This record gives sequence, C-alpha cells and structure tokens, in this order.
Amino acid sequence: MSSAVSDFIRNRIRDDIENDVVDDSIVTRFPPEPNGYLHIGHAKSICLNFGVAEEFGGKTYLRFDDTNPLKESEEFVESIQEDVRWLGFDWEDRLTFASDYFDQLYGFAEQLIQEGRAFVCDLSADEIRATRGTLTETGTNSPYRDRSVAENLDLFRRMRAGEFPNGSRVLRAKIDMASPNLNMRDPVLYRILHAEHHRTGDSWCIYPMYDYTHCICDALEGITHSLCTLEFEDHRPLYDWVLDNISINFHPPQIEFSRLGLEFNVMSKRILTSLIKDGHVEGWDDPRLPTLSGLRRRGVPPEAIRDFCSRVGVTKQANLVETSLLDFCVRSTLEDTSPRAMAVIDPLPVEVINFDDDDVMLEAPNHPKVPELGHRQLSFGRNLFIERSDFRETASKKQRKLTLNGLARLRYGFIVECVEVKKDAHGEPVELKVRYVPESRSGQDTSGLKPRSTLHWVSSANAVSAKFRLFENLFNVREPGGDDLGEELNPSSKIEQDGLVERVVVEDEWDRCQFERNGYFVKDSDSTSTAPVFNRIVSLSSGIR
RNA sequence: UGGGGUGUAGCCAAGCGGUAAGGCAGUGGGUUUUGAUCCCACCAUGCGCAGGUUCGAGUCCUGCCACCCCAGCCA
Repeated sequence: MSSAVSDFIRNRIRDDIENDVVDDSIVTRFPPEPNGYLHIGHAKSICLNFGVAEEFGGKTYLRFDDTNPLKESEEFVESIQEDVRWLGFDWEDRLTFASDYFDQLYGFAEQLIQEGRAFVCDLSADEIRATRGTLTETGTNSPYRDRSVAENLDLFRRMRAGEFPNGSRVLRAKIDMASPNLNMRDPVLYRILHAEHHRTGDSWCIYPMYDYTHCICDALEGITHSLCTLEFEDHRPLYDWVLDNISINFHPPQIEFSRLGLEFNVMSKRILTSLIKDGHVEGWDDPRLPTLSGLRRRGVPPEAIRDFCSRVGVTKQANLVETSLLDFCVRSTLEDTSPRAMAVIDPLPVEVINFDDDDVMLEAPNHPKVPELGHRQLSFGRNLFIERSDFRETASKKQRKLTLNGLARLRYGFIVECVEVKKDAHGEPVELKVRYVPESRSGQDTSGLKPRSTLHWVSSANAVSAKFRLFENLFNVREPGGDDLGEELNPSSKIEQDGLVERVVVEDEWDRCQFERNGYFVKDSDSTSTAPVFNRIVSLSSGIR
C-alpha cells in the first residue's frame, strides 16, 4: 500500500486547517444519486472524500442525492451502501438523503420569492430552451419574469399543492439571461413531478433541482470542502449564488477534480445501463464491468482498488489510466496473501508408464514465501494431466515446454520424460506417455537433471473438474463510447473452459487463490456443490503462454 | 468564433524562480522447482509552441496552439 498522499485538494485542506479557515474538523460527503450502481470512478471520489476525512481527523456523510424520483430507487440505495462498506469506509450515523431536507429547501425557495430573487415561469420546457440563447447569443427574459411577489408566492404554493400538471410551470432563479455562463440564465429551481418518491412517497409533487439542492444540503451539513468533478465547475457560480441569496450561515467551497478514465472501459451510467439492457453483459455485477459489484465478483480485493485510487492521484487533468496499473495493484495485494494450488484449464492426459504402484503423496507449500499459509498433500500417480499448451512436439529455443523426448519437472513432483505422443485424426495430441525419474522427487532430487521448465499438473486421483472463466477487456478500443457500441465490443471478453483443479481447493472452500502459472482466481457465485466455477481475477505478469 | 478548464516521458503524477521526485509500462541483468515474486540498473539537456523578464524560468509576463466541459423541467 502506498504511503502519505498529497495532491492539490489535500494541500488546500491542510492550508485551511493551518489558517483556521475551518473552525473545527473538516467535513466531507460522498453524494451519489441512487439511479445506478457505483463504479471505479466513484471509488476515486469515495476514497478521496472518506480518505481526507480519515487523514485530517474529520467526518464524512454518505448523502443520497435523491431529487429525481423518476430515476431513483431503493435497489440502488442499498447497492451503493453495500459497495461503500465493501470498499472499507464507514459513515457511522451520517447517512442522509437530500429528501431529508425537502421542507427546508422549500422554505428557502419561498424566501427567494419573497425577496424577488425567484419567479414562477409558465413557459414550456421547449420555450425555456428556445429563450435560453446559445453559447454565443444571450437569452431573453421570460415574459413571467416580473410577476409580483404575491403572485409568485401564490403560484408556487399552488404548485406544491398539486393544482398544476407536470411541466406546466417551474420556479426559476432571477439571475441574468445575458450571462456568458448558461447555468446563470435564470435556472430552474423546482419542477412539477407528480411522482412517487422512494422515501417521501406522495407527499411532494414538486422537486428541487440539483443545483439548488446540493449547495444547501452541503451548507446544512456543514461540509467544509465540497468535492466534485470537473463538469460542475461551470455550476460553481450558481452554487455560490444560491447560498449568497438565502439566510444560511455556512458556505462551503466547491472544489473540482477530474474524473477517472480507465482504458477499454466505460463509466457512463447511460452506457453501463444499456450494456446490461441489451444483454452484452449479464448484469451490474458482470465481472468484466468496472462497477464495484463487478470488480467484487471478479475477485478484486477492495484494498487493491484503494491502492489504485491513491496511485492515480487527484488533479484537474483529463486522464485515461492504463489497465496495467489496476492489474498491478490487484497482483500486488494478492501476491502475499493468496495460497497457491494447481489447476489445469485445458487438460492433456498424461500416462506415467513406469509408475505401477499406488499414488505417492507429496507435500507442497501453499505459498513459496509465506509458510503461515501452510501446506497440502498432492498425489502423484500413473494418470496425470498437464496444460495442453505446455506440450509442443518439437523443441524451440524460445519456448519452455515439454517436448517429445524432452524433460520437464512437474512442480513439487518428479521429472518426467515424454516418450510418446498419441494424436487424433487432425494430428492434435490427445495423450502423452511419459517416464518419471524416481530419484528426482521434489526436495530430495539426486538425479542431477536440470530441466528448463517446471509445469503445473494434477493427478486424476487428486483433481475435480471445474469451469474456468477467463476475461479480457470488454471493449477493444481504448476509449469506447462511440456511436456503434457493438462495434467496439471485444467478442472474446469472456471465455469459459472446462478443466481440473486440485480437490482441496473445492473441498476446503478456498477463497481467492493463485493457480500456479495461470493467475489469481476466485470462486464465482455461479458455482454449485458439484460444479465449481472459477473467475480469473488477473493473470500473472509475463506474457508468454 | 461566448464562458469555464487543462497541457511535465507510452500512461498517471510531483514540482510553488536555484538547475526535472515517484509509480505503472518498457529495456537489460541477478536470484528462483511459478517465464511469478524478489533484487539491481537503465529509461525527459528537457516541461504544448514562440517571444520576453532574470545571473538563473517547468515555475513570472505577453502572444499563439491543442484538447476537455457547458445550450436537461438529469445529477
């Protein structure tokens, strides 16, 4: 795990603490909208918000930004909590919802109306769009902009009372239709939505907009540093305007940082949702997805994600991080903690023709460097399996494989010499005949032989069959998200193979482990008691094979 | 061509006027019964470009250029 983190936000917080800009301790918040599952981009924000609070002795709220009942649901509030907890963060009693503040939000809106800073507008959505102007042209004032305070108040109260249909009126801030910042052109504060809210039920039929809600909730919760992503930079003047124009005695600073981009992945909720809806993946927890539930099912430990987030840093620069960094973080957290075993994913039968006795038991350490992980018994007998790709009929200088008439060591077992290859009609090897060297037993080898390669293997007596799922990038373009998503998908992002694994892994229900030379694996939730399924979390680094 | 941002190695990223940290990737070597791990070494005379200020500029000034975001009654 990497040590002391430093970035422009932490530097700013440190300064604020030193200069007594914050009275007490710092307060942050992670404010997801419960309309989808969290992904690794959210993890960056979670690690930042909870991380700085831990580092500087502060508190963090988990606040659901639930102001749009049309898109939000309880399913998502539950999955989000599960994911944040899984990442290893604790909001204690600071679980809140924007909807907790609906009454106060409404009160502040009436205050804005009383002071002539907001008005009820009867323009349709299309008309508002048409009068907003463009990037280069100013907008024009709504004809309803100069309604009296009394009329505005009356109308707003009747909006709340449910007298008007959806879309018929909105409450707008009275700012400046000529502002070069489109967000300041009399933005909508409240809209009419006759919809059931997952928390407040049918007690409201008007709902506040994000820009109006977020800053007030931040202020109400005493957030000392309101951290968000770059696309909200243009919203900051509005964030400040709202707080400057209501009676509230706290004004958090909004500080923006860049989103995480990960090569060959998409973070957009829209695209993620459509991948699932169109059946390109099997759900939010598909192991190929960068969702936290997908990564969890893939077998990625939360520590690896936190390490990754600290290594990518926090800046305002647009970024597209290479997947090799995530892979590195996963391997390095698994390296010292995962017990080893052997699995043969694509088995080639091997008969040891000079082995006539009962199987012999061999002892193998579960980790080459961590004796605390224990050891296990391997049986070695006449009928074995090796990886099909570990045999090649003729030797080559570059490859380290078992060849006809060549030698190889079977890891923690004996050295064998291949004496015959049986092939099918296509010339493909279907079985090997080998002789083992009795005096080459692992740990007490007196043979003097030094084969170039060591292979993983299982014996038929010691193995059970299993399915192995091998994953590649879901997309075959570095930055997916073009018009034709189907064109960008990697057709071989998921490959399932039937193979064999040491019995002990299944019987003792090992969690994550390394199958030597094949990578790190975890048992998938699709496993049954008779048919285990293993996901490859990540391969070992190297390349060849 | 309005506004807001950002440019340091293949990818991230330090740097705050005193002579380019670190990580990932890559390359070479050592150890190794996992082509793993581990260890060592190498990897920007140059910081988007062009001028200027200064004894000295990635850091300051001026002018360009490139890229990202914004025209939801989404967040």
